[in-house]
Amino acid sequence: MEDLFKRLVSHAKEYGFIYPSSEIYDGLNGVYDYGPLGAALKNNIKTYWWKAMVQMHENIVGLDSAIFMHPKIWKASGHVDAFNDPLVDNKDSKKRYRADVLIEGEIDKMLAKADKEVDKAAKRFGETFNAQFFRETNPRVLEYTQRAATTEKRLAEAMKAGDMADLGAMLAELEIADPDTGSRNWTDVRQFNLMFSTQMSNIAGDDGKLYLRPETAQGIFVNFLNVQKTTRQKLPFGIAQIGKAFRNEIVARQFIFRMREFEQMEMQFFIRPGTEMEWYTYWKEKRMAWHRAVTPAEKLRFKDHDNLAHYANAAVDIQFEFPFGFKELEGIHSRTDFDLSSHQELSGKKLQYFDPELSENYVPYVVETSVGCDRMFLSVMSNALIEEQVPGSDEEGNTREVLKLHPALAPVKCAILPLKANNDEIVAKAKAIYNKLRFHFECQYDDTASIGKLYRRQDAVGTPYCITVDFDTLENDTVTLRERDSMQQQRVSINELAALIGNNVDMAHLLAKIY
RNA sequence: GCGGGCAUAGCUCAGAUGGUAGAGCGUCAGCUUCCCAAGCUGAAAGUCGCGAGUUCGAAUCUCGUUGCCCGCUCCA
Repeated sequence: MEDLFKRLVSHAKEYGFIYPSSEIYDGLNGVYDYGPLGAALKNNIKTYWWKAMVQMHENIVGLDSAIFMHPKIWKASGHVDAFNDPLVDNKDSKKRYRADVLIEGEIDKMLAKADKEVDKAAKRFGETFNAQFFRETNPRVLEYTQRAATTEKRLAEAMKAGDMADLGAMLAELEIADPDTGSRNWTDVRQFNLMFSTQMSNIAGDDGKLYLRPETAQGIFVNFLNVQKTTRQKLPFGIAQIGKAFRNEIVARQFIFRMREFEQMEMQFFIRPGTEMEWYTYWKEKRMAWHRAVTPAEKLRFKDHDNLAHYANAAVDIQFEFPFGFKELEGIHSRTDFDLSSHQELSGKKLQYFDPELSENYVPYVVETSVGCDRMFLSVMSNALIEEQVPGSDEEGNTREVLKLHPALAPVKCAILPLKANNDEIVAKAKAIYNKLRFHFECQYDDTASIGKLYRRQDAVGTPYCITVDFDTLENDTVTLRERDSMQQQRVSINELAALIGNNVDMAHLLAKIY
């Protein structure tokens, strides 16, 4: 398993699918570049998704919103508050905590001590006890409550100012220990924010602060009314978008599986409230069918979320069995009206739909499907890379590396190869065929090695078809057409090539499996 | 972020005890070859991740740093 992963990473680099970013400067942690073949494969994946979602649904339309958005959007979406954590590690237990949570816990302890004093006094004084008076006058209780109040105030100020040093100082002064082990050996408190920020204009200060979007979804939500009105869509309808998103993950790991810069393929489906489970089920099935059209069913599974995010009332992942285990590939969420309502509130603009059937206005509910494009790329690659005994050969050790990509996703559809590179007529004929076929799909011409080696090269990058031009071609205008996986050949007339290959590499077959 | 491991040619890796680098595959040029790698001749390619230090001398020893892998943690 691990071995496959290692092979995949080096294969991806060796054949120009994926390179480590900034490699000549020692790399950049968790960032990768797509090489020529990688870019082609990724584009094909995006096309497959776009066609399945937009082209195949008359009620789904596309969008390409900007990465920069008004900072209030991330306030409304909950990202500013939910992902702005002061983190601290305990050096002994190796456990990580939120510093504010630890301090709040300490405040609770102080208040609990005060309550205990009050309880003790109540028992002592019996029915004549005036609890409020006791709280206001008893020195011990006052000490506890005042300390709690001071701490709370200081915590609030430090959090507001983002003063990590003071949070650290508080941990020390209050002698707060690791709840698990009692150790007080803390690292510095560090602010962790999921979102990258940058500056718009050359004016410094908070006013120009912008975030790089941590999800593409919000670009869809804030354009909901624009799109609905300009496309005359009626509910239910969807908006699809492919684009980069950025998350400052604590650790970026596992090759392109978790990157800080990544690409999402998202669709938000707007529906009448109360119909969300129906659509949630619909999209669950549709999205799984999309995956199964290119990936064996046994490598895919659903995984329900145990903990729902702040915006969702149902959520499921489609997981793929990566070389390092079953991991999330796509998420399907019932997002309720959380986002639209939140934007409506913060922007003061109505984000409602008039339902002619019900004769009423409402904020639509949303079901989201969101695939990681890079994860899809990784799943497709790890599923395709195979080292096998050459079919039809029983010679020991005669193996080949072959990328069994679906023909519709393969970066190169067809290679045109002359059987003999030193025969001018054959070479000229092969080049003529190449020049003809390149109008129809991605082709490569190669005559720099023996025919067997040329086949292997194409196998390694997943080219589904190889055309070989031989002496018979010069006589009767036919060539051999070799299929990658079976390595079987058939004699085909040159005139038929474009249609025959084109038909097999077309996305129509894939789409037909889903719809 | 912590702990462990690793870093030598495009890829996979050799290079006890310090004496300034090799192989296989791949690539390129030519020969050969009428359908599936490993035939012949030749060639290019590495400041041994980077930076300090020890030493007459460091791929090799020490420290630091960066990147990758694994575990923990984290993961709208």
